[in-house]
Amino acid sequence: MTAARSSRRAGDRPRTRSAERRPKSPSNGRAGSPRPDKHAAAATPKSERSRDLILQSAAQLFRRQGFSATTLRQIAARAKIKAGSIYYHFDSKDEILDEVLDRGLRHVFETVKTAIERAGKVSHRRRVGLAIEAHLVALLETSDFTSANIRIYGQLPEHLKTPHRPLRRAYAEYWDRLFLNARRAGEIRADIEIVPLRMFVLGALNWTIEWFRLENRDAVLELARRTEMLIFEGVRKP
Amino acid sequence: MTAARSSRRAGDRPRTRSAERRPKSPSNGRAGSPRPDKHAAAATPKSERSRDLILQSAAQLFRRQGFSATTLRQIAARAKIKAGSIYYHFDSKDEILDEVLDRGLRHVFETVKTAIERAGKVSHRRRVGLAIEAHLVALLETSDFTSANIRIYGQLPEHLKTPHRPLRRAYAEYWDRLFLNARRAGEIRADIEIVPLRMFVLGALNWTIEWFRLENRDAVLELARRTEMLIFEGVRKP
Amino acid sequence: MTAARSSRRAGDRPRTRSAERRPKSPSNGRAGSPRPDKHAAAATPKSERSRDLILQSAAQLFRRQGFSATTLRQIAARAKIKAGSIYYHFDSKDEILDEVLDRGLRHVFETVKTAIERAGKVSHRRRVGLAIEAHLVALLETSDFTSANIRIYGQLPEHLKTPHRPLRRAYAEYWDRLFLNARRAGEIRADIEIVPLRMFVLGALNWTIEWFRLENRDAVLELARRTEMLIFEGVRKP
Amino acid sequence: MTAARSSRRAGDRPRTRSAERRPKSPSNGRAGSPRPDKHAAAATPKSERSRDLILQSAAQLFRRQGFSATTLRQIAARAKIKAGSIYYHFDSKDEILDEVLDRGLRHVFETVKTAIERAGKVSHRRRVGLAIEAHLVALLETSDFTSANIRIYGQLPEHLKTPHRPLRRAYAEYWDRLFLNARRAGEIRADIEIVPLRMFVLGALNWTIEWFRLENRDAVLELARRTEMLIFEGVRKP
DNA sequence: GATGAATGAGTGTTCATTCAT
DNA sequence: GATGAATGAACACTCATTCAT
Repeated sequence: MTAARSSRRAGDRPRTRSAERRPKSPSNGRAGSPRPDKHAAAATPKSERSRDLILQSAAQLFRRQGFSATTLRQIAARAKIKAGSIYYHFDSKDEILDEVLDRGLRHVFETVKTAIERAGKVSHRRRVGLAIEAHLVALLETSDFTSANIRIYGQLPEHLKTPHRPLRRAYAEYWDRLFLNARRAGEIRADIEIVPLRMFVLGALNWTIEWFRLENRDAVLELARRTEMLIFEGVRKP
Repeated sequence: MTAARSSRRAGDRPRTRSAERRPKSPSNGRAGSPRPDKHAAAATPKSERSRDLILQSAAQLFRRQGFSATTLRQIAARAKIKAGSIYYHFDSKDEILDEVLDRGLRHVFETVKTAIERAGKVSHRRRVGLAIEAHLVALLETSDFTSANIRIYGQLPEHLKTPHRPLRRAYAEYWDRLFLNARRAGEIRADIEIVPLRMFVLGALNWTIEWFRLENRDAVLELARRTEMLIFEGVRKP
Repeated sequence: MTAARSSRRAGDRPRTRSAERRPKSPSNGRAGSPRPDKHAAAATPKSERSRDLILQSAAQLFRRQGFSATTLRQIAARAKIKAGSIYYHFDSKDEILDEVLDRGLRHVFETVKTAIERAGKVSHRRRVGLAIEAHLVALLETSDFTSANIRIYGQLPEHLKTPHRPLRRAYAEYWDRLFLNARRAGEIRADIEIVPLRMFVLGALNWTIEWFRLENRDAVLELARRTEMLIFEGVRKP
Repeated sequence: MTAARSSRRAGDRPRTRSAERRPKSPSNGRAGSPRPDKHAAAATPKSERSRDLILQSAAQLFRRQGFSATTLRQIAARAKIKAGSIYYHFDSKDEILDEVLDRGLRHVFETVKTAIERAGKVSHRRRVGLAIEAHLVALLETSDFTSANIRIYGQLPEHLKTPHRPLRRAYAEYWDRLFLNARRAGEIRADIEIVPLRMFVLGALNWTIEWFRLENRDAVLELARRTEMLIFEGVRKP
């Protein structure tokens, strides 16, 4: 995430009222960061746990039913609180959406980058393969935020999409660089254009939310392997 | 459509009220059928034109905003009538959705089949290529119904999806047969499994709704050509 | 009203949505205007009668309890409709307030001006006396709109007051001219300043809402007579 | 206040709960009473200071926006505490209102009486003049409680007004006696009825809250002088 | 065939109030 | 003494739906 956008969220949209209420947003920009507390005791304060529960519940429902079909009362029920209580933690339904989207995209981005950085010196094909795998894992296995984001973003009204454009673009560019480097290195054919390729690949990956049902531990890895193969080798019998 | 499913829609779900009032649904299962009117005069009766306008409006809005974010008043406004008038033609918002979904899927299916049937004796790769092109044309160029269907289906509650399962399955099987035949004929590698392949391909095609903006006449054909190439050849430098 | 402000209301504030809904506001700027219909038949259309009933109900409740203590459900109950139905006629509670305030001020203004214009050539004291009487009649006898306006205006948030400033100023200036002319004519002492005088007089008049309870036909006229006397003669024994 | 009502407030309405918790209300009926603390040290205990701050904040907001438009959170914010903390000092929003109203009326009453008692042997006109001045000073200069009371009392629901009736009546009677004595002494014309006169005068005074903005030290005194003149002399050129 | 007017259930949101800490 | 977190009732407002005209 480093370059992409180091932090948003902290009061960057106009807050009309009730700044007095609500605790600080604990989202400190690093999704996978370790305990921010010095001493692991007192762990997560109650407030933060509630907040997270609400977001988690919202993400699941948004993903399943979409944003507008999801009721605050549904979110509350799933978080085992009452609808009104949500407003102790968030100013509006839109704000919940906002954070769900943000966490979702940060999560895939982080996951993909980490996977590639950890890999060290490997072939470009391997790098793309790792990205495919990481993207699918984030989408299908580890994060309701990511799958909610991918699934509902397109149908959102403009004003809800706007704040997320920069990070989306950054993620797209990250993939583009991946492909570009592979092409430069001769691991991808020279006649292939990067942007359509990225659209094609991410499309195939993202659409898995519509049909893939996680069954066993390795299902996603198997899917990733298969997908990478299709992308690189194509289906034609040589 | 012939084989797929010759007709549905006509009162296959319980109709609580007013079955007498409203005119029969003119969707008689055969899209291209000739005038059902006894005397060919009066072309399309006013009623049917209104009905179509409503459906068209609904499809556009569903596609853009999703089902639950779309209000009957928006649909009515776009069809230049008042919200109450919709109920002369439909029993409920769900019924509109139902027909939008149905027309949408029928349209791609029809388009794809027609394209392939017209082609006559060609290679299997060519057949798949034609299917890709036809699917993309239906999705991106000719039908708001198709794009609405593809885009919103996944987030619909179960009871709204149920009636559309058979036709969806039929369409999927149509593609499977296409790929199967190609594999049998040795135009697709033997180690490739059909179902994941179909998911991969249709995923890549369907996701185009999320980003493709129609600009010029041939844009879709160009996209189709590129996609076919990626699918068959892969990206690897040979 | 002629000079003061000939018309407002007709879509002069941004209407975010639902312009499609709701019938045109029938307030055509002239409060006491005769039937606007050509033929008295069909009299007031249903819509306009409902609208008026809502406004009337709102005015009474605003006057008694203030704006923010008055519920849309209370207004609806008094108008014998359901709360949701209000939105067929108005876009928001604020819009109702807006029209209540407007009608209220227009009504006193109209009443006072008419009384004076009708009087023709009379002494300035008589003119002031007629204005006092007319103001009190409007306030205490003929219009819940006027009493609501006078009573709640001061506690309203700024943005709800703003649109009514011009007409309020015009009314104040009308009184000022009345006093000014009387002073010029030597019917009021030369050392008396107009603005504080107007404040004093209108204050004494407006405060009557707080205690005056209409009992018999002539109570208001009697009150007016007494008030005029106090203002002109003072209480000192000569 | 002596005769009027020596004390109320202390548990004269049913107290459902927590009568034990909270500290006794320090309002012991005598505004200017000496420290009730045994040992004069510790001056005002923290509790009492918070209580006063809350009341002061409430008074200002009630006056500006009315009772029902004012939220406990606004009051708390202004008193620099959190909303929940208010309940350590008060049982309900109504109880705050109750004490604001009480302090407000006591304050004018006290102020007016003190002014007149201090004056000693003076003319009745002078006494009325002093009352006018004192009333205006309390209203416009020294007490948000008084202005809040005057401004919001009329719109309150019956059950909130009831407990304040006796003191209000006592204050009205105090003014009546002032005027009555003046009339007996021949300083006010014999044909003037006391009650309407009091209404007229207090109306003119009270309405000043609606427009008077304190600018310089003597503005209120100047206003008082002018008002007295208008009341006694009237506007007519002799 | 279509509309104007209304309804009732539900939505996001607010707010006085509670209470464990 | 005060707060953080929550609650439940109510609020303004929306929307699919109804139905007389």
